[in-house]
Amino acid sequence: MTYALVDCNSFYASCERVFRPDLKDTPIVVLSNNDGCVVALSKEAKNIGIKMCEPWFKIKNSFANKGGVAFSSNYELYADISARVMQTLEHLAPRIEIYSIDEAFLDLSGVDFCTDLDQFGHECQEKVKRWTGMPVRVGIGPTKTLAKAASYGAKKYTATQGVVDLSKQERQRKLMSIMPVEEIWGVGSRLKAHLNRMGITTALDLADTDTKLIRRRFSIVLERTVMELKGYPCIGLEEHPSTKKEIVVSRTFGKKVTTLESINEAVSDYAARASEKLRREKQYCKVVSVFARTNPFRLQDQQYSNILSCKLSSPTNDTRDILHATKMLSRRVYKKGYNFIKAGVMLSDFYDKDVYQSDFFIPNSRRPKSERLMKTIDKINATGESKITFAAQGIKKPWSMQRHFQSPKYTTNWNDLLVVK
DNA sequence: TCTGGGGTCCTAGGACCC
DNA sequence: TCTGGGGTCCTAGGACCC
Repeated sequence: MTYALVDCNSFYASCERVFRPDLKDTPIVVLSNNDGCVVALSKEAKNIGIKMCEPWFKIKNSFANKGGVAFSSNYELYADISARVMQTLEHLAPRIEIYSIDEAFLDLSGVDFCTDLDQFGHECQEKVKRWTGMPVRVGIGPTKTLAKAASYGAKKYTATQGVVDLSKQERQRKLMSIMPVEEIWGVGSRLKAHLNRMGITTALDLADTDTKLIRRRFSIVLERTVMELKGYPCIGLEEHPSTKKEIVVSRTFGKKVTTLESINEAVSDYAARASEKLRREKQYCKVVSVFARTNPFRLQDQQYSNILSCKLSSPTNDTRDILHATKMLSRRVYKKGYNFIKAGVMLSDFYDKDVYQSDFFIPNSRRPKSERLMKTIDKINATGESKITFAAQGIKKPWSMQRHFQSPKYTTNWNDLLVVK
């Protein structure tokens, strides 16, 4: 097998730059919802010492002084540019797996016979840049885990110019010997600590560990990772995304919330969004959950966190049914006297249309009407902002998040179209 | 003053069944 | 005095990913 991982460089920050070429050498950060913390940063921002996940309020003054520019997240823009990048990649390989908003695996079987892989990587970079404006790096290897490692090398060492080919074993070993074990795909902080205690600190140490020992001490997941590092593919390409198993909509509030009314309103709003997502997946859910919690960073506050679920009598994707459930749950999750900072709705236990045991006591005749109503609402709302909402979702939404530095939706809203003078 | 959001998979243990 | 064995399903919690 030969896989390539194509990974966008500082994806969100680069998206902002596509429409702002004037920011070519400027440090850029993109902030999480509520302008809470840094979720993406350009190379220039990294160079002036900004770190991923840093709270915005701690750095905003010094960042501005150094000439940096911050953006609130603009997911409409990022999703659209992502789709363009993925479409471009589909021209380059027969099979691709869209792994995340900014990454895709390419199956290079066949391609590797006729082209020099390093050259292929550079052509790939050039094409994506020309067609979408997005800078990418390319990591190539015989397994997905090694392709990921190659991508790490391409990011870390500028001499590679963003392309690393790990087809040859000696190149794999050379890179792994200088690669910390926690940089491996599938090794997080907990596993790092455990492995370090066993004297395994580099990727190469892990690659040379006996798989049976790993299976015994850890799980089949890490065993697969080790096999992949040794060059045996265990993780295949998944071209067709499997249907979701759960849908979560949750947000940190723009300011603290104390009343049941506000919690109810926010939870209803999330429930309506979650129902929309569920219908987009063409699924019906049977389990609805609601959670809420206080702010763990406010040490002076009494802390509280709770999640409650309920099972519906038959699967649904009708917003009204889901609102009914979440309303009941949020009343029980809410507790007086606490400062809430976040709440959320989770939908799970999904069924396909018509593939479920219907409830004997509830007539199915309601179904067609419900389908038509939801379809109509979705159709109207699809044109942009939510034009039809349920009263429970609230009007003013004082609890909703803050986004002070959002860029225009250049590609998804006519009013935001870029004007060239 | 101010710290994100949305997912997946695996495992262990308990409930329950025959 | 003596108290089985094997299986499935569900759930909570832990780990990881971007």
